[in-house]
Amino acid sequence: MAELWTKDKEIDFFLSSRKFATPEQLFYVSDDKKYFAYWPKSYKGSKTTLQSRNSLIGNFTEKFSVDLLQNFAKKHNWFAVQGVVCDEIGLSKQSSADVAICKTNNQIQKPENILMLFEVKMSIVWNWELIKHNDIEKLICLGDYTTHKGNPGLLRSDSMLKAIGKSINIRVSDYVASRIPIVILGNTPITQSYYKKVDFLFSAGIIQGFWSVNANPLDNNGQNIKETEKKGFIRIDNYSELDKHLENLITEPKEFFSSMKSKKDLGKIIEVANQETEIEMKAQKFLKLIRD
DNA sequence: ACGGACACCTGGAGATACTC
DNA sequence: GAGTATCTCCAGGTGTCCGT
Repeated sequence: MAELWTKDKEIDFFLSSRKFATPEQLFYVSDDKKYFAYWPKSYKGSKTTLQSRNSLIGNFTEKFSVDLLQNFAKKHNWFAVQGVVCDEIGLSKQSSADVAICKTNNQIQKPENILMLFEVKMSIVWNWELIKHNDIEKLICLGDYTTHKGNPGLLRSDSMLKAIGKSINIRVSDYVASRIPIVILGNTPITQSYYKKVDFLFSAGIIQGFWSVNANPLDNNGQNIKETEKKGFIRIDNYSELDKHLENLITEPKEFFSSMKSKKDLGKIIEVANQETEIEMKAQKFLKLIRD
């Protein structure tokens, strides 16, 4: 059974990355030669700026997300695929989908074989110190994200904006993308200033959810948001909860639509669409007219 | 204290230039 | 021509500064 994001995953990231990366590529080195994942809030010494870890953690969290979604995919005879390219819906080689659930196990995909898209925005959440003890390296957790200077994952406004921008880019690429759900996967809560926005994005159908797969982002039972009012953001606390939300996304095919029309024009469209006999044909006609 | 804007650097991919 | 070196562009996450 795949596991959600925990401290163990972060230990796993650092220890497995140590097989090919130096401590200096993974940690900040303090004045007194300690190795930190982030600068502790209390640290007053001179600081360096680490860049070499960025793409490593990006790749690790995307792989983690593939593993997390693979059970669900397999259950339906689908595949969780990393780095999916589909030019028709704005997923170029340069800006591929972090993870997608597809009918085939290929990175190059046709729109009709893509069932869901996931944008992964995850960070190292806790602070860690690397300690060498008799040639064995150990990681000591120094505290949660309130104790270090970093602002991980979806707590950063620009990370939120990047995720939103990428989703809009897909929505405006082609109508064939209209039926594909888009979910942002994170491992932190979001800030209060985005509560209303994620609910609006959710209600408007642009993004089908911001999901944090970190059940306990704060130590000592620290309070953090479980979900926003309309569930645009949800914290997922165990695998079955994740599975349930994934199933909900595919129970009935849905269509994204949007427009800017006068009430007069909209009324006419509804009137014409209503002349169809079957209920789904009415919808089909409505979508066609609104997109013309 | 916080959010937004911008800077930072690295590695990979693709394009272009150079060498034989 | 093929093979290799160099350049250009981009996204990854995180640090920092400024204005409120």
